[in-house]
Amino acid sequence: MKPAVKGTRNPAETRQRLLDATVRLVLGQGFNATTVEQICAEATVTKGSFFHHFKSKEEIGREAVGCFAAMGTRLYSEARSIPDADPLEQIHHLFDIMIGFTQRPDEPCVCMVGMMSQEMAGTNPVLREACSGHLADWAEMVRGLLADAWQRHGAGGEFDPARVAWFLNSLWQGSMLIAKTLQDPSIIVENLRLARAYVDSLFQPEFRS
Amino acid sequence: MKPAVKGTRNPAETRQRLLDATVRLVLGQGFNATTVEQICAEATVTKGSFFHHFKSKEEIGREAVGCFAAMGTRLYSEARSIPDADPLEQIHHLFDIMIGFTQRPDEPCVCMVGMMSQEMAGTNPVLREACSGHLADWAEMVRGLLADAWQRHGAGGEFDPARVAWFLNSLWQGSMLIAKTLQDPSIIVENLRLARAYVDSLFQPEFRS
DNA sequence: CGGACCATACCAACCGGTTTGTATTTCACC
DNA sequence: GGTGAAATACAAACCGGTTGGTATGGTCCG
Repeated sequence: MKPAVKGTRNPAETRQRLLDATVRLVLGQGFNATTVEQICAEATVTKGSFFHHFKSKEEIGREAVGCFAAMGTRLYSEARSIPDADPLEQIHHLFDIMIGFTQRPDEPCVCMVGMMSQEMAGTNPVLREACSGHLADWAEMVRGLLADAWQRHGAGGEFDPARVAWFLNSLWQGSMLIAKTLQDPSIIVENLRLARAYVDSLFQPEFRS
Repeated sequence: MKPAVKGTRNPAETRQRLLDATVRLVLGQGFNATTVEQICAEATVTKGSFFHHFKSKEEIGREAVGCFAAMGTRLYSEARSIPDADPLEQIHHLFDIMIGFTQRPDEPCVCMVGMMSQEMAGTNPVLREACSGHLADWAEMVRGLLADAWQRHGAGGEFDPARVAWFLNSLWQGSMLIAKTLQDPSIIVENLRLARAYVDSLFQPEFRS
């Protein structure tokens, strides 16, 4: 396999350029509103090449949302990266990561999985199932964190880690949706603060000063 | 104004049929995927008539989402309809109403405002602002409920009614999104139960049995 | 009869996808 | 190690179908 430095004829990189372009465009204008030709222009690739790498728009949509989801999963696992840390502290770290994601400069805080779900879930079973799987992956990671923390601090208040994970996941998706619509990302940060306090309260039994 | 029973020549009803058809179709497949011809077919109206009543697809979209939002507002105000009731009880009533909305038979629990926001907020300022206004209206109603309840039960824990209102609004939108994607409405009900317990906790100071 | 209402035919632009053709790698085989 | 053919990667023109929107003419009612 050659070093493949030349600009021309680098299939893997061309493919990735198409995927990146798709993610970028869909985040900005949704899936239906994004045309194959726009993707090609953004990736500086012709339509012939596009359909050489992907057999349909649906296929690149499925793979692109997979790329985005993998990026999200990397963020989630970063929260677990602190070796042997208190799981509750890892949860706090996760909230910090999410706030950081919200406050990236020049990058709107939007989720491709949420956008594609909202747009395609009703009509395209393939894309719906892909999104469903990614959401489940994320919820599972949060559930794991909560379950570990619950095992460590077996707080008085009983709660179901899975349900709380879906609760937080829903809140996160809804926050991004509303922040985008109001064009005010501060709502996400406020919601995350409230959510953090809520999670903390789950681990604090009734007794308190 | 005639009784307007005849099938032909009833402009107000024709107009409403178009709006209803638009709401129904957009709820099922989103705005971009809904064509003007589909709307006409669903309302048994020809395209000529359509463009007589609405000057563009965007316009009927804006008005249709307004219809949907008005329906939502009616649900919210139903929570306040109990005369002179404890505002905290009205909040509980609101949760019941939302659970009822979730469990309507044969009707998927989806929100046209959320769907249009997700799809159009990035590209269409007119529709974005319309959705933004409807979300703000809803949040304001919830804020009013919370503020009243806070005044009545001035619970120990301080909280900002507006922020909690947006928190609940975000959770609601995200719950519908995720339930649709997973094809499992029970997630909404679970989230509402957790949210209800959370709101209750806001009004219960630390002392407790 | 005049304007609001509705129906038909039509259009230019666009979209996802195909066809066809060309350039570049890859690699079996000598 | 060279070489030629097959496989791969890219390009451009094109196509059938669809879309939002229009032009125009008929119809109903005050």
